[in-house]
Amino acid sequence: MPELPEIANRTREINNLLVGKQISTIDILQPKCLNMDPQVFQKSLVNATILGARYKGKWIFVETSQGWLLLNMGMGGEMILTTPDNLPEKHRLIFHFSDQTCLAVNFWWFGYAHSVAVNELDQHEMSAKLGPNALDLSLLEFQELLGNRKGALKSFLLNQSNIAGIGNAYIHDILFFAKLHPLRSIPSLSNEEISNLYHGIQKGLRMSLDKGGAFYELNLHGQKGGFLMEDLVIAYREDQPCPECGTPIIKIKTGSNSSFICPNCQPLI
DNA sequence: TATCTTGTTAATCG
DNA sequence: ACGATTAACAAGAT
Repeated sequence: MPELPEIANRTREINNLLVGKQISTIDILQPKCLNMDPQVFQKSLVNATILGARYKGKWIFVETSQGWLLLNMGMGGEMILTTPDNLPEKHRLIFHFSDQTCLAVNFWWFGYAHSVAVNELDQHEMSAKLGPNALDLSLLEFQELLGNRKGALKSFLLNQSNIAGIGNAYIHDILFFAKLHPLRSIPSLSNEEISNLYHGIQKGLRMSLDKGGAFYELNLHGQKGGFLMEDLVIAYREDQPCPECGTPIIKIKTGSNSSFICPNCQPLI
């Protein structure tokens, strides 16, 4: 569940479906996603009761009676609430609950499940340095965030220590909504462009947030998100006409990743 | 076989 | 100190 819309939905589902459940055992099929020895991980969370969840950027913070379980789904994956006799084929971790249900966690590629003691959350470096949630900023705060920054716009937005929750799937449409090229330098942005970008972030993330996240991710019931391929405006639509001007959408390299842009609506300079 | 990818860190260079 | 670039890491699809 890579980006903020999916993470926010999964967090809400955890609050609705998992609160009150007690972890009885944990199966660890992929020890490398942990931040400690598997036995220590198990000991830290077995018998814990789930109290609630919140998120920051792409990290889900599950609060338990014995400390925090921090989840980052990396480049994609599922968390399915099911039973041990009905497990999905692929899974890396299984949290078994005392009510005979279980949460099966799968990472398509990389992902993290970290155990952090109650009072040591600020010592978890990967989450402690995250910037503010992309949807929790005011326009003024966003303007201040961009204040003295240099460099390219896209890499700034993808850097989670600046602003948390935007990834390389939603950013294509976000930048299109704002009519900004991904390689625009931050100091070159006018106040109006910064305002357009702020509203582009809100629009780009909220559309999917309100629909339960992207179609390529599953919720805790194993159902796909309601934000569909056709809801994407220009992302992954190479060679198709721009909905604003008809110019064919192009795919370009931006550093180590790719960007889909309308070369007419999002000029560089 | 080679390349791509919804993430993040570390290393390196300027 | 900061920004840009690349490689690396548990995979799977094309």
